[in-house]
Amino acid sequence: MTNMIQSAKDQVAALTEAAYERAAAAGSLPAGAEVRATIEIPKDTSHGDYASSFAMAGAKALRMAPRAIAQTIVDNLELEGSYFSRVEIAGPGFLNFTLGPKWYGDVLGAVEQEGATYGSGSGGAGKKVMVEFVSANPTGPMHMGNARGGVLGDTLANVLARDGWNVWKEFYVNDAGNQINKFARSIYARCMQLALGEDNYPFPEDGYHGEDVKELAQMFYVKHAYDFPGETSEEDWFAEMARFGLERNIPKMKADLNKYGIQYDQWFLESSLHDSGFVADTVRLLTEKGWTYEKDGALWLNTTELLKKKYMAEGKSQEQVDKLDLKDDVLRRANGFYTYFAADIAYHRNKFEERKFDLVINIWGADHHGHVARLQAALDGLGLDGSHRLVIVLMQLVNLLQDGKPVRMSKRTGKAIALHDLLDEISVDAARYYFNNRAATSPLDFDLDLAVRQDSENPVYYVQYAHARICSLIARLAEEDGAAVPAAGSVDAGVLTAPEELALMKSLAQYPEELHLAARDYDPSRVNRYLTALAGDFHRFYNACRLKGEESAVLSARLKLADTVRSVLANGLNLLGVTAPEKM
RNA sequence: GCGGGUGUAGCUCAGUUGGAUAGAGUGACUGGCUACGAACCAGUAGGUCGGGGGUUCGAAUCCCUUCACCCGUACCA
Repeated sequence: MTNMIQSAKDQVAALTEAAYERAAAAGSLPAGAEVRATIEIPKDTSHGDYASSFAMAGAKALRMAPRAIAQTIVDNLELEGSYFSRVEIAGPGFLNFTLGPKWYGDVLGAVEQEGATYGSGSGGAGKKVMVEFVSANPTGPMHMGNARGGVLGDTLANVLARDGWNVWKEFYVNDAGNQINKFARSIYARCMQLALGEDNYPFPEDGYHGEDVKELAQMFYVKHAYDFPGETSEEDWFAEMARFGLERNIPKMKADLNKYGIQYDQWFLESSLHDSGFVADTVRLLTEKGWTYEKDGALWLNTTELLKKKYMAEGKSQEQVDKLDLKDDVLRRANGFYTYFAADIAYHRNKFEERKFDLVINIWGADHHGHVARLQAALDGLGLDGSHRLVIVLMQLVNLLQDGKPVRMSKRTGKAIALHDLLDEISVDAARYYFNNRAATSPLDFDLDLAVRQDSENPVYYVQYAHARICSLIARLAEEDGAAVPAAGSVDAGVLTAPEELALMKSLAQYPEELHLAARDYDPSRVNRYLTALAGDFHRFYNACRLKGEESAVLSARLKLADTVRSVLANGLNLLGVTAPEKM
């Protein structure tokens, strides 16, 4: 749980504060002032490693010029035994601290000691979080958007677990409702076409046009060649066909995701909520609380009021709220069936109330964003505080490009590029890295022609190459020079003085901070950027500093440094579900 | 209309609680292996951070306003 960046920042704050107290006691600065200084890492290393804004931030309270305050602080600083070797005043009054060997040595020691768990944090404090992702309709193969969502959810789950959350991964199977009905009707229509000839039976306009449905129908038709359609009613065929299709599609989805490196803790069936009466019970509960009304034979949720309440609680003014174009939602249709929305409310009630999750994170396509606030508000109405405990990560859609032109994706027209087709073209490593390479809020262009190329275009190779290079380097030094990677305690970090070496060690120290931010912001793409930067720092070090033939203290320290980088690269790639090859 | 997302180098994107001269990859151009893996590195060029106003010591970042593109606004899921 060591975070050397935080340790250094804390120490800057403590040293500065102590210097101020000393100066105040000596009468060189007014006593009793509360100065809220920020401590940051300057972009330009000539400004030191950490900069405190104490002098500028305290100018008003201390009634002195920032530079004069800075000078007094410096005069009273005691760096002996600290992580820092030097402090300078610069610009408008920044206090620039420069790190010394003690800190660098501790970085190498921390990675050695924590190994595969290096970077762990306590942001989650052991609380239960569910990440629900992909949850694609089981009516057909998964497409590129699901591929992105899968990587995002799985990687986020890994990152959260590393930051101290107790993580549960779930796939919500929409095996009930209208889409399934459409699905069954589509299979039925294809079967009828097989029986009567394609032109003699109409295919429903809003049906699933894909080849996979034709294949299912073919299989079903062969199996029932002697009794289809027979005397059995359409409705009964629908039920049987839906079951037939789902029994084949769901295992296929599991297999595809498995190939992709994704395993869930649970596949939760929407139908179970209907069968157990939990949907009906949830709607009854909302009615009891006075949030529903009947109109045109349907039962409606007063979403308008719930949303207004939610927005006012979030600080919007009455005027702003009145301007919004809010609408109510149907929970139970006039035909007696519950809507998807009703089931979704019940499902989330189940997550919080039955299964006691502290936090629920759903990965949704951005086209569902209109649903976010209403679901949260409905949960608020049940007293479950959905506004704070349900987090929806909206993922912008994947634009599929071919020859630089967009390809329209739609499951109904059957033109989607399926996940399993994608994995026939590119490696799991490349796919997982590619889809996690951008924040969820950014649209992602997926160029088929580019992705298929297995050359260094893909940044995953840059990172993997660094790892392979280090493995090879260590093996070679062991074989030819009998040099083994030393323990951190026996390394003199003071001999590592090249800018490339210092930059590399600082990057290593940055890892726990990056993981924490990735977890805090639900943005696992940070890990990609970090690893790319770390690999770059290593490649620069490798070009600037030799190991072979150097005197033993230097060789030993550099070998340890390289091995430490190897460890962190493997650690990060593992979080991404990407392999860390020793050779490539 | 209303709501959400996005506007930063030719292209794809970073930019942390507001900090010092706005970064990286890629493309273009120029260099670097008889030395530990050249799937690598170094250098050059490329910017009114969509526009305008405001807040302050200081704004790509916060507030207001405006423009452009994408998405949503179902008794679909």
